[in-house]
Parts: sequence; structure tokens; C-alpha cells
Amino acid sequence: MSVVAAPEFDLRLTLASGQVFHWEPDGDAWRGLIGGTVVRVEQRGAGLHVTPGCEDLAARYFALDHPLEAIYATFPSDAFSRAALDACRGLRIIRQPRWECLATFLTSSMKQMSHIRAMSLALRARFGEPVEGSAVASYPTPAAIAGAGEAALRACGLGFRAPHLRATARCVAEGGIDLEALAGRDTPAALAALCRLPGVGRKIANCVLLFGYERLDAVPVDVWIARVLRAMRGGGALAELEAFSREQFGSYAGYVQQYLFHHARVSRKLPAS
DNA sequence: ACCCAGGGGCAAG
DNA sequence: CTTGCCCATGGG
Repeated sequence: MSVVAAPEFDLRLTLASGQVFHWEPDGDAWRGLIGGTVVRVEQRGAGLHVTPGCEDLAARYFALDHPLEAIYATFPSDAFSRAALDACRGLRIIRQPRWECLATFLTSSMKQMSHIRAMSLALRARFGEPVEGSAVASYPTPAAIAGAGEAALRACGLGFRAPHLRATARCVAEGGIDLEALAGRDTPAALAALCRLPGVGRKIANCVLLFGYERLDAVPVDVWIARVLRAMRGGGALAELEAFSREQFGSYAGYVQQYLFHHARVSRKLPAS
């Protein structure tokens, strides 16, 4: 294992915050796939011990270059946001592979995180490619999912999400949307393009922009964030809450929300209104 | 038994 | 442009 400098980083917290769902504990370390590469990572203080040869890959995936102190300087100063920052210091927004991120969050609707993980692992085992040294297979390609039967997808626990994932996979596989070219579009255009995919609405599209396209101002509003924002703002419909979040939290609103999300879930608390 | 989960789509007001 | 309801499925 070689060592990468990782100040202001909390690996366990980052992996537990509902961004990725396929990492496995391995002693004091974690084992997972970054794209198709198996990586073992272990945090010891400010040093991240990584599988030799994977230093740059891991540093980029875990976004060790994000300027956390500058990001924290933009955090709101109310008591709940302060508590979230204290509780989540070192949590970073991971740079995920785009298709994997889109497909995983497409299956996330009305599911608890433990089940999102179960669906991801089932899809990988059934339609992905085995990776040497990893118990977890690579995430299935768009073509692999597009070619799967709906019944086989439902057998992975997808339920009503099965036809949506299949149709979106077909669109990606046939070039109906170019996920790489989307990186060059501005955020509103990229959001609109993602929302045209079956099973993808504003919440999931914003997750993909935040976790797959480095749009750190993207604000996915799920049931947890909605509760937090309603307590701060005093009610409001989803569209109003999203606008409130963007206006209040600024250019790192996605980071702020991720901290609020994780803190609300773990502490079972909401802002005092 | 009952409620909820990192929602989306569609029809009806 | 909003609201109501359904869509499967597992966990608390």
C-alpha cells in the first residue's frame, strides 16, 4: 500500500453518506471498484493508504483536491448547519463514473439506502463483468442492461423501476444521449437533457450533476432535504425549496445539502423553526 | 398491521 | 401550473 496525503478527509463518513453503495469493509480498510479497477483504501490519520498504482485514481475519485476550507467558509451560520458541519467535517463529494451514477440513482426512487445497495450488487452480479480480486463485479454497461429482459431486472429487486432503467439504458446505448458530451454543457441544459430520460426527474438529475459532473451547486431535493429545508424556510413546495436552497447556499449548495442530508439522517434531528 | 424509503409520470383539477 | 394517485418491495 502506498500513501496519499489526505488532510481534511473522512473516508468512512464519505462512503457512508449515500453517494456510492458498493464498497465493502475489509478489516480496517475498504475494498471497492473505481470504474473497473479494484482498489483497497485505508485511512490512517491524514494519510490514505491505497493499492499501489491507484494513487491518482483514488485521489481523483475521492476528490481530495476539493478546497474544503473554502467550501466551509460558504456554509450558512444557523445552528443546524453548524452542527452538520461539525458532525461531517472531512466528508467529500465523490467523482463517480457517469453511467454508473445515473443508473444507480435512477433505481433509488422510494428506496432506502440499504436496498439501493442490494439492487446495485444484484445488477452487478447478474449483468456486470467479474473483476479479479473483487467480490463485486463492474457496473453493467448500458448495452448489457438494454439487452436484459424486464423480468430479469425485476429479479434484481427493481420493481416498477425496471422498465425505466431499461429504457434509459437503451437511450444511452443507442446514442440518444451522450453522457460524456454532457460534461461540456451548462448546468441548466445538462439538467434538461437528463430529465428527458425515462425515470429521471429533477431530483435524480441533480444527483447525477452533483456526483457525476462536478456541479457542486446542484441541489437534489429528496424527502430528507425537503424536511430540513421546510423547517428552515417554513414550508414550501418542492420547486420553491430547490430555489431556496440554491439562493441561500450558493455555489457549493450541493456540498451544504450533502452535509445537511447526512446529519439529519444520522442525528434524527431537524432545524429548530 | 402500518408506515416509510435520497421519486417519477400521468391524469385530473 | 399545481395536486392526487399509482407504481414494487423491503425494513423498521
